[in-house]
Amino acid sequence: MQPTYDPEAIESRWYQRWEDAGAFRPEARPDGEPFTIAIPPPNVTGVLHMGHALDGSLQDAIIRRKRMQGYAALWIPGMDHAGIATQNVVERDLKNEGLTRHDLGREAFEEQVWAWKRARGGQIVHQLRTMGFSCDWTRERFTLDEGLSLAVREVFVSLYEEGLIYRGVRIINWCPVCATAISDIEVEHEDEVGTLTEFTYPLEDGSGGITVATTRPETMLGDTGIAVHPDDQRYEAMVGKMVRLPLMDRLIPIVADAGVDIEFGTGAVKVTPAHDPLDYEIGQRHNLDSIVVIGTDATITDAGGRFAGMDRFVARTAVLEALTELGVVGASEEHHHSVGHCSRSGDVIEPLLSTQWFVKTQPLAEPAIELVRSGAAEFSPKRWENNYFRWMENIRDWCISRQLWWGHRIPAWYCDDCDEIIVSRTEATECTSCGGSVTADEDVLDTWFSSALWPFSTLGWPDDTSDFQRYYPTNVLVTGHDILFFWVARMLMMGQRFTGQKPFSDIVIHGIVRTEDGAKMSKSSGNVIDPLDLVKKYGADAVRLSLVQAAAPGHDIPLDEAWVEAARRFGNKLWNGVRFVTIQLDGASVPATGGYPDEPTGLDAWVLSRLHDVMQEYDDLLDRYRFSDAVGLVYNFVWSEVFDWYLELSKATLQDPDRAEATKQTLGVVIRDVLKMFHPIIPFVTEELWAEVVNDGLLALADWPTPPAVASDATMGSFQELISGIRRFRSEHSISPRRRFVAHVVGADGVGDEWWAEQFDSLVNTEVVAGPPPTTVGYSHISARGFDVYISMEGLIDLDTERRRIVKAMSDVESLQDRTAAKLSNPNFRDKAPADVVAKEEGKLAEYEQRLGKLLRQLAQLG
RNA sequence: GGGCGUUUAGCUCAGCCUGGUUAGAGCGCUUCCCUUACAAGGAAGAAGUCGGCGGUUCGAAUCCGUCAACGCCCA
Repeated sequence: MQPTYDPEAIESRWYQRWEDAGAFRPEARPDGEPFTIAIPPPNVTGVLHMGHALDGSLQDAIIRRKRMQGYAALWIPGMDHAGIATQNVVERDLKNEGLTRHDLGREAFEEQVWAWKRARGGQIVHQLRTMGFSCDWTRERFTLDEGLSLAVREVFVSLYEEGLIYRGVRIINWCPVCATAISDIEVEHEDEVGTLTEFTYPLEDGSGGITVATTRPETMLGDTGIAVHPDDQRYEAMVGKMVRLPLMDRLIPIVADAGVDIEFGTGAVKVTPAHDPLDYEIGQRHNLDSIVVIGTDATITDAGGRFAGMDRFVARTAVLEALTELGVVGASEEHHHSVGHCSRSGDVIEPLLSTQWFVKTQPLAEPAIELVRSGAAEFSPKRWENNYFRWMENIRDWCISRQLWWGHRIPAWYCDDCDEIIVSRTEATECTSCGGSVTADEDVLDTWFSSALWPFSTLGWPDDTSDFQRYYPTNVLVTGHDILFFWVARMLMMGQRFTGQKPFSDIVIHGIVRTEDGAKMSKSSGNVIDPLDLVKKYGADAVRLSLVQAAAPGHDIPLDEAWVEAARRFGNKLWNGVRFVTIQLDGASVPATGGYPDEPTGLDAWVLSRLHDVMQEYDDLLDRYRFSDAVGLVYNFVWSEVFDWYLELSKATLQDPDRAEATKQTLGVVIRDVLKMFHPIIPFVTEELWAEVVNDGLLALADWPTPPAVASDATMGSFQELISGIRRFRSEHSISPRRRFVAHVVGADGVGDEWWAEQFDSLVNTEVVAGPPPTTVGYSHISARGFDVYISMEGLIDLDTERRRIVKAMSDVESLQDRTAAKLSNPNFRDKAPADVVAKEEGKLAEYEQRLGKLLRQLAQLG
């Protein structure tokens, strides 16, 4: 073995071997109970970012462990077709050639996108392999695959037939850049400072005017009414009158509507039903016209009179100027309001009256809420359920049609002769009502519509496939809290509706990976850390370990590169620990399972009992998705206990022919189980090291460790404390490690054991003698829990230093003593605290008093 | 406006669900050590009134209330 760990060299050689061995297929465990995870599908245009790296690391930690535990573990990978993003990418390419998609026509354009997908899409699939994620690539799916498309069509048609999908005219969110409608949750609201300007519209009867206020003057071109609150006495007399809309020279009514906020502005609002959701509602209630004055290209339409053709923001200024000339503009003031932006393009969303397809979500939401409320599906951490419930209880209909060419075509046809709409699982060729010719709907479905079906469409649904029967419902969904609504909520709704079951039992919500200073990583801020750069620098294992270690449940993760570096150092530590073991074993290999010593004693019993206890706690933490705690536990166990203590101690026992064999056996099984427990977190380095110490099959398919319960050696605690005490003594007195001395030890269990002597020799270069020295005068004294150590001061230490050491030790003990004594002197404590807690405090107090007495005597002896 | 989260060592964060050991980790810092697995290492150490106030309790970083600062989501 190389003396240093080189992640790059080893990580390149394992993935192919795992795949070739079929290790990631559930068929590797034909008798196992199924355990399934469906990956939250990344975009086909996507490249691996920190969020994927974290999300995948957690899923792999889960699925690899389940596999080792004997489950038929299945992690289904795949991608979604990312309608808008993918279309944008290809359109950008076309633009470079001076073309638009319309120049190509629909079919040719679609072919072009497929060609792009084949040539350049799906880079992330290779990157997920680089990370070591153990997906079953033989079951890889894409949302536009034939089977998944069939599922989409089935769901659409069923929901339509049940009246849960409808086509209607609504105010929708229009993104002028993407040139499509988007759903409410794809709109990001940002607080902005606008100008609230007052206009006065003259009353038709010449009896004055009515003043309204707006931040969007250009919309006045589409005003079809003025609304006031019915209780607003200021305007009581005006209700029912007509005003003449300036610039457009249109007569519009003043109506009374309870939806108006009396407090806001002047209390009178202009009503533009085609460009504002609230105005639309008011318009509906009062039969006002809806005039679309801003078109899909964000310019003023022909209905906007002389402003037609102007960009909406240019028109804003122009309209304001024109109104100023008319002398109807009043006061203006700064106004803080929330402006919707497209989450993809960033452009300002234009609320627009439009005919679109919608899912009536409320009937779907109710059973999905019940799934979580009943505990059938459970969030981890639990508190995310609140967010889920709140959103689901206030859910609004979901606009699912997109004015794109890339995606699942909406399976609807319109009769060219009558009003019939045909929604069908199969291609419609003629009108079912009048027999006339039909025209297919031009639009496609929201990509998230197909993602919502992912947990079951990937398994073959709507066909009743054997995979669907065996692996559905899936067990866990792991995802970031940023897509709780996009994915989790909709998967729960669709899963319950169409399979009659929850799509998954556990929902593990993790945080967002942020920059070191807590900022959100974004391309526009240029602060994105590329996980692949980190992989190159430190190895995929280090990236994985650092992310999983940092993944405190549900909390965001400010990623500090120092963590990744520390994780690589852990890899090096592990590497060298194994290297030591292989040198000791000298070619002998450790069995893949079992092989624990029958009746371990001393150090072996101690480390084996720790192994058992740690393993139990580790399993418990992992079962509860406490990744950070779990990894912290085993990290410290390996480094601070196995390596810093057991490995060091073994150096002495390996020299003793009587105990060398038992030590080797213990070393072997402990390090082997350590590799197993770390494999789900850092698969590459552990697999490589497995080949060094076990060399029997793949670690990826080895059994999860179940070390036997072992009674620990009771003297180990005293021993460790003694060693530490002597090291501290050396350090405090600046005694060279080379300088050997004698330590008389009294009262520590095991001090007479031969192995203690050896270990003192090798660990602290000290000769240990059981029993007190002839006299304690002239001896320095170290005391700890129930034992005393005497070391001759002669020629070794400085008296002043010793005095300071004792005084400091006394003050340390005194502060502990004070705290404990205060507790015990409280009669309520004695009355009400459990007996074992009281006894423990009493024991502590007695010990502190004893130690203080000894220190005091010692100080006196120094003179 | 509503909801959620965060505030713990110089820095970045665990621990809080389920109250009880001298509150932990990584990085950084100080001192010593190239001991034949590892200097990407080992040993020892310094460093915290657990955001403020109040409450519950024998006992609070942990439970409750309140205030402050910061962040996120929804409207």
